[in-house]
Amino acid sequence: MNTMKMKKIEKFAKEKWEDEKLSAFDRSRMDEKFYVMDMFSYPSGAKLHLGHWFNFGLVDSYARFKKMQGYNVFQPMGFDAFGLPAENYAIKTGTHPKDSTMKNIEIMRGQLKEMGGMFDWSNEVVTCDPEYYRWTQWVFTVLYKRGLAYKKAAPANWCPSCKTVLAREQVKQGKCERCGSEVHIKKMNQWFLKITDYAEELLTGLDDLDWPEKTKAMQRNWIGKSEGASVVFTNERVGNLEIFTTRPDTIFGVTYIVMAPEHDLVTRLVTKEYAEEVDNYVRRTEMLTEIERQSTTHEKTGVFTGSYAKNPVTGKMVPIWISDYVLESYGTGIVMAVPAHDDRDYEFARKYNLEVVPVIDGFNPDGHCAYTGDGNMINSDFLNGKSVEEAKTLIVRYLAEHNVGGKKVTYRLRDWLISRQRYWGAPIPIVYCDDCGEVLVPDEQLPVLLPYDVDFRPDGESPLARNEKFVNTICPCCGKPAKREVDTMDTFMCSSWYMLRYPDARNDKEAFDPDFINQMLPVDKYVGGAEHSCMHLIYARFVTKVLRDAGYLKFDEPFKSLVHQGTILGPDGQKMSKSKGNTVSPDEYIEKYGSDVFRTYLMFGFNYIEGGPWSDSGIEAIKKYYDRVDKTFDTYFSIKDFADVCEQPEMDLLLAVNSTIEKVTAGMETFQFNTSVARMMELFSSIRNYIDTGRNSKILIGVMETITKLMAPEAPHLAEYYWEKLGYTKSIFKTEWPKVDKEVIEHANIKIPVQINSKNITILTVSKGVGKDELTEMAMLHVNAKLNGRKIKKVIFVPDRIINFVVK
RNA sequence: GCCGAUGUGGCGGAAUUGGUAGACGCACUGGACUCAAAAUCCAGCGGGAAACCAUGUGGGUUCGAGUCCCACCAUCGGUACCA
Repeated sequence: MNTMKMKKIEKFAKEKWEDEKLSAFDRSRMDEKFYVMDMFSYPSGAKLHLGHWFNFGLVDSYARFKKMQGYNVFQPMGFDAFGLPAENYAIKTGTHPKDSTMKNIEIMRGQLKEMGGMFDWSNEVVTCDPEYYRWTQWVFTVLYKRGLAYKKAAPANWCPSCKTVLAREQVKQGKCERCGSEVHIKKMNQWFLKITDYAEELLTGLDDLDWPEKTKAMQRNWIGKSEGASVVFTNERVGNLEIFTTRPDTIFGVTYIVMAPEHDLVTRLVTKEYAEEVDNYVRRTEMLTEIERQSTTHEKTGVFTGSYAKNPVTGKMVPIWISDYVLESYGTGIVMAVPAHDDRDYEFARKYNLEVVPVIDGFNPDGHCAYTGDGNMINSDFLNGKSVEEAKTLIVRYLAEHNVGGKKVTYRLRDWLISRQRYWGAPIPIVYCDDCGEVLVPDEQLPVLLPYDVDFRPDGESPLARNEKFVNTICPCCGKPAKREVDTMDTFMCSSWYMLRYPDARNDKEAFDPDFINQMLPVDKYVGGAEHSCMHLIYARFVTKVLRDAGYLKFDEPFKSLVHQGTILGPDGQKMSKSKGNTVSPDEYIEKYGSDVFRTYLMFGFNYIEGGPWSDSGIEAIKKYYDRVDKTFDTYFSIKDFADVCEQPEMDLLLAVNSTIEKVTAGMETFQFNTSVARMMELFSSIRNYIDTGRNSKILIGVMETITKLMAPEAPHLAEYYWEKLGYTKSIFKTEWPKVDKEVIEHANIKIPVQINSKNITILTVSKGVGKDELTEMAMLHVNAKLNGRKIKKVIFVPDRIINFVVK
């Protein structure tokens, strides 16, 4: 098929879909709703790349398949339009982030239409549109009102030369990627969302989700629940020093405690004698990124503070150290060290010559390592002789009774830092008033508009702080002059609730109509990259749960079923990136082969879940395949008379058709698109062979209709064209997906291998469902010839699969 | 280091979930058509002369293992010294 014909067909099909409003969701058929959603794209590059195609194109095929199965499909599309790259691009080139973003969206929107996606554009979402971020701000207000938004000082990566906060992505080996200066940790007052309040539910909620097990495991690790105890040590100068431990049983073996260097109490604990050393160490730690501190190759270092803490159980005084291997953000930022029974503590104790006291039998003083196994307690007063488990229970009870600690659960999950000292994001709807303090902007005053005219070059503060018109406002509470919050929100905030906005995207009264949204969600199939396993997917779950508790939603989880598409790598097997120069643009392929050929190639050439390196060696074959399809249709259309016969060739053809329906359906359902395409190729080949033999039974008419439907998700434009040529006026996507004729399948002949001692001796062709006795009788003819006097000990028969004679 | 995933022909990848390993396709080889080439069509295509050997390596369970178990190796991803 030449390019001209192909383009004509694509145009024809797209017009037809437009006329028939194929992508429109029917609000009167809620029982059959099916919400298919792709992770929306970030319009940083000007054009759609291969990964977009792999995601959006193939999920569109899935959506079309679902539509043909009779579902009332809702497949929206949108753009995650705020974010750092647009701002960086602006700093570099002077192009305003809004201008470049809107331009990119315009182009990508056009390409998505070119793709032929059945996207409901009437519900498009663009997160940098005030009509959208107005409601992102509203989501913030809901969180705020529920006490889930708060401000606290938190460390940020700071480039002293660019005078700006850096994303971890912008820090390369401790240096700013733009200017190469050493990156420092700077504490800044920032907004947090209390996701940790939902840690337990975010964890248990995973159990019932139809998500890849791998993703669930990653989220479980991310949340990182650990059960243990808190123990309150005391220091005469600062009072209580609460620590968290998973090994309270080893309390009698504590020989020192360690604090995170950045811990607030450090300055108050350090004695004059050690002040300089501690100060140096703290400053050295500030130069390290969290990754460096946590690396195992990083040697354990620490400094004594000069102070001591009292063990609440033993009364013993132990030295207080600081070390960068303790993080302020986990637990309480203070650790009790038991070198005899913890590898890290042992290493540290050996290095600094600290005391080692074994409290579980099994520790070898000459072993040069900690003993972390089970055993009975020793050197532990009232715990002596107890097992580790018993000791844990007893000591937790003791701590609670004496009011110096008790059972405690800690999560690795940290509260969500949403403040960004950047321009290109949704402003945080807060006003600071001298009289009223921190005031939430009332709903009716939303959106807090992001001004266009802003100097977004970095110079030490949030760009919005330099826009007087923006900053100076009136307190919503008392009407006096006040100042606006100048930080903007993390873009993950925009994407944490977009699944709720999509179905009701043009609603200008509220973020969404709860009655409607409670029917539309959860999303039935969510598809996107595995890189979002932790952040985005947890944030969206969190926001959903908060909105549920606030009374807006009646469901617990936003995404019922999740699929991750694999990554298409560059031809060199490396991740595609502009810097590596291994990117592949889909455009030239679309131009040359058309969107259907390209789509089918992506379906056929890769395992969808795994992805793989790009190679175009097979794309020509897909073009040839559709050329053969086209010829087959031509031949079919040229047939004048159909005979009324149904003999063996017709039976064979019907069997091929029905088994293809079965397999293509299964493949589409499970995102195994490659096998669906393979089965289609086989069926077309069968049809061609049938027609070539000169037979033209009336059965062929139905066969051609069926195969056209089956090919519709894979090659939507072509299928629509053939469907019309077959004499139908209504879109093929409004017809029913073919059903398997079970009669045909059930009476098919199958091949069953006959084995002796698990080695094939022959293959029998029998009718499906053949019984053991009958098959044994047939097989014996072949088996007897090979027995050579051996005796049959056992016959293994798996229906429709195998018969195996175990002989001796 | 830890956690997770993956490992099948020259290549992309199949394998009904423990039952004929290599579907489908690429590349390649041979043939038909052609003055010739391209295109198209047909046939072959893991290794081996064969017995047999083959799913990263070595063991194990089983009548039977790509699939399950144990150990190891390699690659990729995530990443926490989690107290």
